[in-house]
Amino acid sequence: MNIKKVAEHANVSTATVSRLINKTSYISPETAKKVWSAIEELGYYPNINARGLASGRSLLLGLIVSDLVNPFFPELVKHFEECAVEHGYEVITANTNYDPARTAMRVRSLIERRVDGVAVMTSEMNQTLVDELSTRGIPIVFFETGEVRENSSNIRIDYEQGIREGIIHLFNLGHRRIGFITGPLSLKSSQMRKSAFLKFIREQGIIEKKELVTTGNYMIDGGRKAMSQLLELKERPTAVMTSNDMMAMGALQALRTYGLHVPEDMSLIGFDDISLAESNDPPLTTVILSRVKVAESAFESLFALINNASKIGKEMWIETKLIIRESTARLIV
Amino acid sequence: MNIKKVAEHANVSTATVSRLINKTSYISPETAKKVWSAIEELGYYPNINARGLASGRSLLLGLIVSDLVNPFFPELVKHFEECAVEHGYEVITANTNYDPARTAMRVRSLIERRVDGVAVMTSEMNQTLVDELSTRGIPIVFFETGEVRENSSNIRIDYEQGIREGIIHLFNLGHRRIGFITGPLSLKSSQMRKSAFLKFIREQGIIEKKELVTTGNYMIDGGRKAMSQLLELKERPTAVMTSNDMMAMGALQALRTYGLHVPEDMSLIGFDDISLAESNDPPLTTVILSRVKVAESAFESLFALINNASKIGKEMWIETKLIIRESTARLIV
DNA sequence: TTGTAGGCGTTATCAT
DNA sequence: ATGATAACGCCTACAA
Repeated sequence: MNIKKVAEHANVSTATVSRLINKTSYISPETAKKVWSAIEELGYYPNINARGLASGRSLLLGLIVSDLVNPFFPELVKHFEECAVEHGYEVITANTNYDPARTAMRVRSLIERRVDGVAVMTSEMNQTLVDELSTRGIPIVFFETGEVRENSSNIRIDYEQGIREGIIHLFNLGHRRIGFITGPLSLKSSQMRKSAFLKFIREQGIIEKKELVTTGNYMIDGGRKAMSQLLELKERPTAVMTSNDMMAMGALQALRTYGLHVPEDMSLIGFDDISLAESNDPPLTTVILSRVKVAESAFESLFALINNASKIGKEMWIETKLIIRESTARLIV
Repeated sequence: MNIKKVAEHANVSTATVSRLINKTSYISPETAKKVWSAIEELGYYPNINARGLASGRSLLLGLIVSDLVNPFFPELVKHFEECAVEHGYEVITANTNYDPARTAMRVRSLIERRVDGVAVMTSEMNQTLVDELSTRGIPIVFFETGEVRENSSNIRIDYEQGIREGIIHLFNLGHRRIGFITGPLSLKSSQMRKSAFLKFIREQGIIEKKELVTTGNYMIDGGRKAMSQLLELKERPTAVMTSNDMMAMGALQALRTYGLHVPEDMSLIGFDDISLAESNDPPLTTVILSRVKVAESAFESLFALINNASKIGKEMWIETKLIIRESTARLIV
């Protein structure tokens, strides 16, 4: 079944059918009707790949993520797909498993598919790969790790805002010994959260104590270990912020092991606001980093790069903000 | 950049280039070398969509899931993609959000992309949609909800095995009042788990008590509510099995609220073995339903349907089995 | 072993 | 308002 058969069936040319489907020029009501019913009768579905060949746009987008199983990503993928579909695009998700070789392979596939743009939501992209895309004029949007230039946009997270709110919240509750659990310090995002923490601790006039900042791995077990470490301190913190919710959940486990209750014995603030945060016990006070907004920004910037005359990318900031639930409480002295 | 330019650059015909790339016939070492270096120099990446047009196979697979954010799916998607990529396929994931209209739309898109096969890991597929695919000879593999026939395979889960093991495990630990939290009974998968539970309870000579079977929603809050209900019973169960791990996590919350400890005061068994089960506190005894195997079976059956002479599908059974961690213990009398 | 050329299903440019 | 037809990039008989 193809456009030609439809055309024959309706006694028109393929051009007419094409024009009708794509609303690319006026078609008289009578012929339109003829053609539509031919399409209906024959169960004709246009071949998008062929269309892409002819038109030069595949209506395909690549989405590169490092680990779909990390709760941060599914929501991102979901919303990115939603935006894409809404605008007639289809998305091919590439999971890199943090593996540069695999990443290279997947990027190559995306190029071979002639994707119209790619969202790089991972940091395993070396410059060579980026160049492969750039050379071919394929628009890219990065998450944190990119730069703004031709065919390249970048999404930035305003970590400071949410972390500042968190610290002020704790401060107002009377906490002065505040611990922090970072992510792997090899990641830029970990570093940024950590510096934000230190910055606002100082802003509140709290003296920074090295031992109160400990390192995790963005996973539950890392949070558990890091919190255990903090609990072994001679002077325990009375509140702890973590770099992501998964580690906060792990921290909670460590606290339970020590027979401590949240928020009575210790206040705890997460980061990300993954869906588990709300249904956690206790519901986690955390910093919202909206994946919906990240996904929307990513799509929209690609869409702009693809369709606008201006090929110059832009920088987009995503706000973060504190959401107070039940894992934080006034310090009892 | 296209095959023609490569051909010119290497002083050969496009046919030779094509044959070399696709290893579709012997090429003399000298020409091969010439062509490869031309490809290298020009940075040529074949256009897979054009290839699909010519060859009739898009090397594209559709994967339909109902909710990416449900922890069951990301792993499935991840492994399905892995299998696919390994065999030269690319996958388009379609998230239906449990919405039939959206499902219809996405299926249509997949057809327009001329996917070579589609894995339907959701139950929002009405017969019309299935027919649209069948009519076009597109192979399908279903998860639980399909039938075996031409171009259609089906994956079945052997719920009984794991649930039986769970019950025997509890029985051997001395438990006789065993509760069960089902999923929404509108879902076939919920019903099957429930009947398996009842069947093996009886097998152990335990008399079925209606009030010990309660209904949840496959989500954390549903597990919490269902467990609360069980805890309000005059005669509480001493052990509870849930239809999935998320509800087990919710159940755990309810137990904490009631000041009860797992496994000391109550044994708890989940289902699925999502990654959170292991890092749960306490690590959850649960029934493994391997998403890796589901993904592999789904891909392999599609691959077979696509490439084998026989177009007749098959039924594949996925085993389930108990994994004992720390949420179950001997009943203390 | 390699080349020629028609065809895959559309779109888009000229015509009419 | 519609039709003819040349691309689009590749594959694959058929020839040589």
